[in-house]
Amino acid sequence: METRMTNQKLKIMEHLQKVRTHPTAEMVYHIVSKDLPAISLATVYRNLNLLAEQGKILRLEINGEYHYDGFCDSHQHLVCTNCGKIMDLGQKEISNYAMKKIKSSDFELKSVRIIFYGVCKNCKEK
Amino acid sequence: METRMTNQKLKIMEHLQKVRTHPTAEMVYHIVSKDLPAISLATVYRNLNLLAEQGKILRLEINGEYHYDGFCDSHQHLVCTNCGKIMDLGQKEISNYAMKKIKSSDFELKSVRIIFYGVCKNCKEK
DNA sequence: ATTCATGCAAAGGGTTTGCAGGAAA
DNA sequence: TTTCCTGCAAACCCTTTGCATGAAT
Repeated sequence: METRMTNQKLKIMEHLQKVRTHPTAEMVYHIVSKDLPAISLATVYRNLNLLAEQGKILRLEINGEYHYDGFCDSHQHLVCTNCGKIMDLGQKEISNYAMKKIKSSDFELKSVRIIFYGVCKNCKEK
Repeated sequence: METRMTNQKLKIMEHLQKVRTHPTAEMVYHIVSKDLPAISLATVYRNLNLLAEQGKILRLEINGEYHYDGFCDSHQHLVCTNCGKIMDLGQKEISNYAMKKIKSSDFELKSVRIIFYGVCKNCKEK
């Protein structure tokens, strides 16, 4: 299930591995366009989906759109319900605990997604 | 933040409290239409959003669309990556553990959402 | 009587897809 | 050379919105 390497895919991958934000396809497109002015948004979408299927990046469903995350190690997300900001949380024990608890024979467990909702520091101060 | 009671809102609420599935707006519309043939999809959306804002139902983002859940007590979801089926999981300890672990002063924590991904029994057998 | 919710239809926004040309293997 | 990927534009789908009517308080 390996796919052909292209400049577009490479730049997209590199960008996601560089930042610790959780950009949408549009945001990735905007950034990668600086290096590859001719790239199209459709290509960005196709590559993001491809990479996600291959398990090389994560695709998160937050605030009604997809956000992509270049880091696949076990972590969680914090989402501000006021400004929409997404932050990382590195508490492996939480995910581990959850995964261990679910030992159902009826369900072949693959992964967990844990999202915390609340109000971020910035929004709280206002 | 109470809103006016209408027949439409009532039937939507009642339906969600009756089933343990996680219908989309479209599905709710389809069911509620049997009782209220004149109801519109827009009304269903408006009421579902209203109820979710008021904390009376949950709005889940799964498989690229919103699913609604009439049960707000602490629970988790299982999602089959093959057929898209959503199931409930009632392991309060998992959510409790997660919430307890996050005691950040920088973030005013409100809730957790925990989703397990994998392959359901039905899909596994094929 | 006033305010708010509804139905309808149209618009919106994010994501996917068909196709012909072009790049990777 | 063959296969796969790309760019472009159009299509898609879910969700939201504006407006005039009708229902709830």
